Amino acid sequence: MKYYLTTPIYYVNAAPHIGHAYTTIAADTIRRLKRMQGYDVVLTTGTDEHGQKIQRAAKDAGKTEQEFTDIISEEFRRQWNSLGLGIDRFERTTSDRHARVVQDLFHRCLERGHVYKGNYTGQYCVFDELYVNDAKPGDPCPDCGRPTETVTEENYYFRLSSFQKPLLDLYESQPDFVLPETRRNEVIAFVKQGLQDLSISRTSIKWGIPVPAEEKHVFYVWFDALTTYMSAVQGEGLWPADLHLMGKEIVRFHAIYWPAFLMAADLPLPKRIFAHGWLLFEQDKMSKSRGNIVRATPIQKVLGADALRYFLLREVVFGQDGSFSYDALVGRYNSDLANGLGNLASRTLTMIHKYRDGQVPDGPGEPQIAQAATETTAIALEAFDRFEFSKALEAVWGLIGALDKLIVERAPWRQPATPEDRALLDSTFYTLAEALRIITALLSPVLPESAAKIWSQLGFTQPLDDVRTAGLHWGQLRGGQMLGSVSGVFPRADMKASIDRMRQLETEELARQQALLGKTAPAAPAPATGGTPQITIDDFAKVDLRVGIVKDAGPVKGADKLLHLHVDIGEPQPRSIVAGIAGAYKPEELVGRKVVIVANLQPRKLRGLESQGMIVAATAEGDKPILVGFLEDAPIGARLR
RNA sequence: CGCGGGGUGGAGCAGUCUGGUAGCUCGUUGGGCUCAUAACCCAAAGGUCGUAGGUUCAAAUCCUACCCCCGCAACCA
Repeated sequence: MKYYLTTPIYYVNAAPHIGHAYTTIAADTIRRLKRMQGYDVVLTTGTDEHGQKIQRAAKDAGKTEQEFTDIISEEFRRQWNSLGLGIDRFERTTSDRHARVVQDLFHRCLERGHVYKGNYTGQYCVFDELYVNDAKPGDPCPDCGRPTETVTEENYYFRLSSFQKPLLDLYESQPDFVLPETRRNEVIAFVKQGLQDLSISRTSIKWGIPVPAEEKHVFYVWFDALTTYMSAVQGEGLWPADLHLMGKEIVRFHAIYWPAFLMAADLPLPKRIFAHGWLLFEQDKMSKSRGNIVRATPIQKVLGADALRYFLLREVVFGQDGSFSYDALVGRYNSDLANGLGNLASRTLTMIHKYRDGQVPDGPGEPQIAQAATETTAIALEAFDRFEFSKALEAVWGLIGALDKLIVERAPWRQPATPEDRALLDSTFYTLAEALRIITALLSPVLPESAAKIWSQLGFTQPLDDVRTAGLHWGQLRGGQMLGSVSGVFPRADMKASIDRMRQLETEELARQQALLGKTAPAAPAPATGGTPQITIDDFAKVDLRVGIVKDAGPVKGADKLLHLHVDIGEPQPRSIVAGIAGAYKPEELVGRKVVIVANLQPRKLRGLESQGMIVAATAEGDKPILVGFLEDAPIGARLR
């Protein structure tokens, strides 16, 4: 029986971080689980390498697109290797094979009448070479401020609109097509709103897969990217996929576009789409601009890859958002891995060495523990099957607790007074060893590296990877087995020292990745002073700063950050100014207040209101603006210099 | 009425779909033990389950209204 699963293919405009690792580690865990259940498993991941952003990033890095994507793609591949993830196929969207599969998919859609040629009209910034979404004719580019142009471009369109009914039928007839349920509901709600046809080609981009017989057209993102799941296993009889795993931000594409494309092409649909939540960094979303992205490598170097895997799968309910923090990571590591599993293994193995010369006594062991182990195995396997990793792990740790308790009750360190006492200890040791064997096997999908260590310390020579679920039944450990030598698997970590070390490595790793991307700018934002380029007095003179008084102020409809003010700066008419200060000031506090505005800034419409200037304010923590004011009275209209 | 997530002992969470003694981990306090990685075991303290109504024999759980927090989107010129 085959089981084919995928992670998303990652966009190479950024180097891999813990978010990418999260998805891929989860996929690797599922891969190992399915393998334990006897499936022939194939896991695909890869890199998405086309598009405008890559063209741009490559140019910024001073490289050709091919050189640039080669480097970043390799970085992803190396990352998964070093984390020990079992990647079976690594597909790049720039491969020839992939291009052929995409073109074939297009053909099939075209032949069946689901693709047509049309025109896309939008506001285009020539300088940035980007379409500006939702901009109206005449609006400036949000990035560079230059005026946008109305551009019409020939595009191929996919008739997504005609798939509303088939898609809704799909979600209806296969309730577990999209999981978890909350995502399914979102998808259904979205599709019910109606679907617009989708532009699937561009003539404004060059870096992409050419549309057959249409030299100037190149396929646009999703039509290209999603198809990787097929091209990676082209000709292997593995399609359709059993599982697409991804973060919740891209469910829409996987649950709507992708099945629609496949229906249009008359190809089999994937069996299931599962979206996990986001990893927040101590409450905040991780983002490049906040500079709070964490990478996997520093954690791996300090605590080991298994510690990261365990933390991600135990701490976060799979499917929901979860938060990452170094404190929680080291806390989990110490309490669960070092004190829990590691310590149990250590005391069990040491005692058998010490009191039985390293030889496991004969079974069958303690019935109540045997039963607990059987129940735990059932609960854990069932939870694993539903991707409820944290629940499965919690169950296993319940069994670990029961064993710690058994040790204290039996107190093997006391000299047995009678043969009965000695027999009881024999039974205790067998129980501990056998339970540890089962625990180790059960945990191996999550903790492959450390489980293998404990496995060999238990004296097994057969690889742990070969164990199947049938091997999890109680009583398969044979008495007389000689243990291997004992060594600690999870040494306790010093909270402060290990966090410091991880932070330091994080900085180094970030710098290394930045260099790969061709960016010299370090992670740390430039210091407040000296970070910006020097300007001349003439440059400064170009800025016309004026003192004004707020005549009136009020909210802006449909905007919660904006206030609409009229400010008198001594001109015949007060200036209409829209300012993003609603979070910090109430309109009534502003009326009559003296403020400083930039008077010669190009006017700009915000939420339909013209803003003829900008209020000067200090930006404090949390983005709260603080308006400039004067200690003495400053006359209206006075210029600042 | 833009979309979504959430409010449960000091901290982080589960439980809510399928009402019935409020549970887990960490932390705190006291005790035990020495095989083990200053670990492990036992016990205790600590919760108006956001607010107000309603349904019910019974509500963290179902219904209604409201309050607060956090993302996304839109607008911080």
